[in-house]
Amino acid sequence: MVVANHIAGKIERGELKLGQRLPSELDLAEQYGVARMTVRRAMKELRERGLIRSVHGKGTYVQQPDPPAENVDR
Amino acid sequence: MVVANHIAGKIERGELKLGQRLPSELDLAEQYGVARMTVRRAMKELRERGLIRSVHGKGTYVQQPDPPAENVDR
Amino acid sequence: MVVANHIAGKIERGELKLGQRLPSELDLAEQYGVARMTVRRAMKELRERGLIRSVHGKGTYVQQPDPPAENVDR
Amino acid sequence: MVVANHIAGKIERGELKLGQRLPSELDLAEQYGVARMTVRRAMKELRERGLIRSVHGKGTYVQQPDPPAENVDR
DNA sequence: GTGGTCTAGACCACA
DNA sequence: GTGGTCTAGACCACT
Repeated sequence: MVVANHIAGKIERGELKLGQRLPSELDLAEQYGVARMTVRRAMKELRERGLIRSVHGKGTYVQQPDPPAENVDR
Repeated sequence: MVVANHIAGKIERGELKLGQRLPSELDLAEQYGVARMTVRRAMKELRERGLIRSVHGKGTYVQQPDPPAENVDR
Repeated sequence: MVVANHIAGKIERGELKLGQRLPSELDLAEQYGVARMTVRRAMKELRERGLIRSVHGKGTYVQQPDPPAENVDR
Repeated sequence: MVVANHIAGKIERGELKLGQRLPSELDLAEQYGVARMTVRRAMKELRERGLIRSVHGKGTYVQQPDPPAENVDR
């Protein structure tokens, strides 16, 4: 999960800001020198961690920097 | 094919009647919250199923409520 | 041909530069307060005068400022 | 439908043989100088004509050189 | 002002 | 790395 962690780090350090669009999966694959599938697996990981949000046909966006937030309702 | 099936359902349930004009593709796109191209793919599907008929420059109309049905005997 | 002439003027005065993209036909129609058809007729006029070039699915672009140029070959 | 017809011609003239794999949609888009979506529309057309068969994740293949033909006797 | 075609480029699913 | 689906938005053709 080197790709996922690398991107997660960027988000947590604020290098990628909330709402910002990530490079496309193809671009990321090239940048990291890995296959598209590997990038997609990393994206899935980050999506499940709640760090990014993918929008079909548009792109994937940074969603939250870190804290679970626990805004249950209130 | 959620859009196509949703509209097909309306036609089959008689909520959209024979000869009735559907909203424009642009309106449908807004209503369903999708891009116009997605609506057009759905329209193509329905056209091929024989449920609607599109007239260039005019609109698209309900053509049949149900399949051929072939209830010949019985 | 008020729309065509207005845009032609802009091109000739250099307010619209070579290679620049014009607003979409829809936007132009709104800006001039006319129907889309009127804009399209104006675009056709300008295309025939060699002032603009339309690219399907992309946009229409300024092509030449004015002179017929007569670059026959040489 | 220039792309569809061009490829259909190749198939019918036997330049593309039964079972042969076509270039990828991306390659065809480059070869014909059109967008991939345009190639896909052409492929859909050819699929419906029964000339090709697309396999998700693998490629698209020539299926028949000619229509059913019905050369039963003779 | 509608449907028709196209661009450019994203994410998705499969093998 | 291919085909599959989608976005957003342009010009085209018709009525």
